[in-house]
Amino acid sequence: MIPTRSTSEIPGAPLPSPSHPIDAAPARRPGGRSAQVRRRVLDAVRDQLVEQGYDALSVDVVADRSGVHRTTVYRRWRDVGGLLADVLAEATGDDWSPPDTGSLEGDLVAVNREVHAALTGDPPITTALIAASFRSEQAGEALRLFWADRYARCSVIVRRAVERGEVPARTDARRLLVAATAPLYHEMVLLRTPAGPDLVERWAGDAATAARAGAFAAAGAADPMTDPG
Amino acid sequence: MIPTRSTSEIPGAPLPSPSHPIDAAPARRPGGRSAQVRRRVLDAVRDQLVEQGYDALSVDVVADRSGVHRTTVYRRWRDVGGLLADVLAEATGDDWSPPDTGSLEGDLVAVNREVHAALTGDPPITTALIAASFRSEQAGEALRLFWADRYARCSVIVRRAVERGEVPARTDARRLLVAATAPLYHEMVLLRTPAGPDLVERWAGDAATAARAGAFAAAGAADPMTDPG
DNA sequence: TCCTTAACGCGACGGATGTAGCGATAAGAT
DNA sequence: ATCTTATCGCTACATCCGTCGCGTTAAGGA
Repeated sequence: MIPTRSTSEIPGAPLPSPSHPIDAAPARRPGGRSAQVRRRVLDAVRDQLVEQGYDALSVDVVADRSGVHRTTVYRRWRDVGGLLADVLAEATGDDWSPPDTGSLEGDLVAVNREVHAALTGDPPITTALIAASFRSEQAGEALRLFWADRYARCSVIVRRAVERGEVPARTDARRLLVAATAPLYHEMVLLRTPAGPDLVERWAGDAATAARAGAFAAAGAADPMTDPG
Repeated sequence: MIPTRSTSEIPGAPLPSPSHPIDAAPARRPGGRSAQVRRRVLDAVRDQLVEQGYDALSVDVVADRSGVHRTTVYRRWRDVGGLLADVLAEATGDDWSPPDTGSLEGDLVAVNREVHAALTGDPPITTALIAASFRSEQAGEALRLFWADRYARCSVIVRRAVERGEVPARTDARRLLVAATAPLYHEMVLLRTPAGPDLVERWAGDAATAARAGAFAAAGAADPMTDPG
């Protein structure tokens, strides 16, 4: 779900708006040395995260690995959360698209499989980002945007299910998707229950059943009688 | 959901097992001065949390407030997470019991109202504990036990619903409860969507609808046809 | 080519965090 | 009352964290 590519690309990316001196400065120097610094630092963040994990991630370590000076990293990213936020911002703009298996339940299972993989992945990058989101405003906002984007892209799953007649026409896409995925996050991230892969299918199935019963119908049309199935 | 009483009670509580020297030492001095130190420290943690919030919580501040020396706090609780874990352990043993409104949906709404209140409460103690659970093994384990206890107590809600004939007999209590509450946690804690109080009733209603449709039936009996309603 | 200036490198600092060693105190047993 | 020892208080120390001020470098325009 969150790519971990460590390939050093050509710079060119815009600066992440330093945010402390909010002078609305138009970022006059987007290319060249600054971009090179950014690339080295973000690569160092990813590498460090992959090799040593979240606990070993600090501004100083990243500065050492990247060869960029401590103060520079502090100035541009403020803290670890800012670094992760920038890494995440890069990942948000990818070309991910939700699976298309031919059935609502199949799609939900596939999505949940990706969530499960992201949450059990080693090193635990996703968990690290969640943890960081509680400490850094920047990381929290970046993660919020990332998830909002993902759920928006997934709405096509529900649209297709409606077209197939699997669920009521007024089914709210976001509610259904949250119903399918939230329990997985809840169990694995907050409740920390030993979650076997069977949970993935169970919650997807429960959500599909609920949707067929008209549970997520918008407006006042929560009546299963309107179900065309 | 998590009491915040700051009343200085009589000591008597057992020591929180220092955990670093795991010599299986039988904690030979459970009463007296040590207990008094514990009481002063835990009260200081709660007071500090209520007055200044999580960001202003550190071992040094707690030590100052309580009048107990820095090193003593470090020795017995290791870090902030350990302190919060001990506070939480005290709260876990309370006499909370789930609401009984007379209907499944009413009970679920009432539970979700408590969750909502806990997550929006100021100061954000629950959020603080969640954040701490990512940093401290002790805090994480304490929170895990706390939630496991709460969900177990709530299973009576489903039992009553089954007896009333509201849901299939084989409905899995935990799955239903997680389906009702997880989306609320997900939206408010992870997704950070601006969550109005209407979400509370919506998710409870969706879960109730799903349960009536036989979504959470155990074993292979997930067929709505077996629904006695 | 020269000039302006944003961004970086550098050393130093003040404060917070966490640990070690050692003596003092009091709990609990005899 | 006396003894043993777990626990606490204290000082000192090492490290990490984040910031400040100033000199240097190089990007982009004239």
